[in-house]
Amino acid sequence: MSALAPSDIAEIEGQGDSAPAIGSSPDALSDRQREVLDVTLELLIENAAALTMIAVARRANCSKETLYKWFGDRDGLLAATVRYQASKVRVEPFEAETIDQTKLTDVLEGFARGLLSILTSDMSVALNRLAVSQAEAKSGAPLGQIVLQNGRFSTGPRLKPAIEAGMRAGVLRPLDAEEAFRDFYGLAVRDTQIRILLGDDLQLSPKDIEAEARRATAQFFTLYAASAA
Amino acid sequence: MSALAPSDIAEIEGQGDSAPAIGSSPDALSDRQREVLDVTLELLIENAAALTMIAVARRANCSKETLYKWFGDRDGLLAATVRYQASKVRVEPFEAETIDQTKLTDVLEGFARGLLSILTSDMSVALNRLAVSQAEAKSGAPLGQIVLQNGRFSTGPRLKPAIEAGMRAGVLRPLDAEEAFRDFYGLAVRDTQIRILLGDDLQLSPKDIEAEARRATAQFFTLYAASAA
DNA sequence: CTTTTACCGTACCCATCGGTACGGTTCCGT
DNA sequence: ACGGAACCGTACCGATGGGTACGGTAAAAG
Repeated sequence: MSALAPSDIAEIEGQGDSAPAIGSSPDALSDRQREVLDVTLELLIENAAALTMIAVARRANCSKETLYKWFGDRDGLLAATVRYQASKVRVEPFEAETIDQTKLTDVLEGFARGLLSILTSDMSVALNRLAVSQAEAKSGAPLGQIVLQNGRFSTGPRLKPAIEAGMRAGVLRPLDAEEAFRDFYGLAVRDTQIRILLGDDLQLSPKDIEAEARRATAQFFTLYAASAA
Repeated sequence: MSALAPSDIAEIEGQGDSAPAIGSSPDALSDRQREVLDVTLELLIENAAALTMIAVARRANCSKETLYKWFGDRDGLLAATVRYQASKVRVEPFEAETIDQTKLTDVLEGFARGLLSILTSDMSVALNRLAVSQAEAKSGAPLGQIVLQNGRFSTGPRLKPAIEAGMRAGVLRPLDAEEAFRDFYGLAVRDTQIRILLGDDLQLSPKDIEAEARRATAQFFTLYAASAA
């Protein structure tokens, strides 16, 4: 079975035992496999430099051979780990319904809060460091895209409908939702994420995050509130 | 030759013998040493994963032994490289003098332009990737701090005097210069840097950068212009 | 009961790379 | 001219870690 294509986990799934053969689902991980990926995340957060195949195997009480069988190679394990973590953070999109100034404020503040909470978490920092350091390699699986999906693109589409609803409701002036979203991102995150990634010991308490979220939201309204009213 | 007049940190530790005095801060680079560091930067930009001691030695036509003698170990070489590049980007601080709306606009736009140009450059991306990936290691030389110094702290202190001058001149409303600076940073950079670091193929033409700088500056004035009078 | 399958644990192979040693060469001071 | 310092090039060493092979075991399949 050594003929498998490394770093392409899609087809390895075929040989899974207990994993139900769900054809359409992109990932079909067994409980045991999820267990391994949790261990990988654990090690990654503890010390990414010590994240070696043997280390994963030891802590997960599995063999390296199984690791290679399931995930192809090291990059495959990493990609599966990142994707697995991303799959755990799925959120439901925003439902338009009634929107007004107060409601939109709540949505924006909640979004900024969630974003800052995620980006400052150990998990996010570890995953982003990993993805950044592997971003230039020509590996077939761009971890960076997955991380972006998780940290930005998965939250962006959730927020943009709210912005557009606010615009239609006359709360916000006409705008480009994508640009407005990026502005809000900048107002909320500023240099926080890059500083943390670079090792700056900048930590935000929940109270700080709350304050940042409020400030960013207020500033966003200053930029984009319907001027007429 | 011409030693660039490093008046700041000029004391040389005499002639270090065979003993590799690690750490310290022997910042007195010979031309040859600078040559080696330029090669290191070159390799770093080309392919950070292939940045090995032997690769540096080969392209620089020097011996590994010399590398170790000069820089102690691999981390020493990396730290020296990052510090060397940072030293090349020194800029003169802002001189207050007369300030008005137009002048401040120019300063802000110029700052945003420079910031975006740097952060999207191959050099900055390579150095930031390196620093991020090493940020968690307990290495004595935190590359991240040096990179931050270069990308933010060295430009921040340059901008803050201008902001404060604008505030005193009544162009801007009273504000906290540090917070205002971080806001401006967020407005200018938004998610651009992290997306590039994560491998997103987002490239800004000079025209794009110019537009981004104008937009960020206009937004900054919207947030911080002296309201009425 | 036997066979198969999946898996664990361990040993093993091999390439790479950090770091060191050494011989040879150039250059500088004396 | 002589000696030494600095340095180049190469060879070498040891550790690490990705990837493979194999024997043993438990449980399901037949």
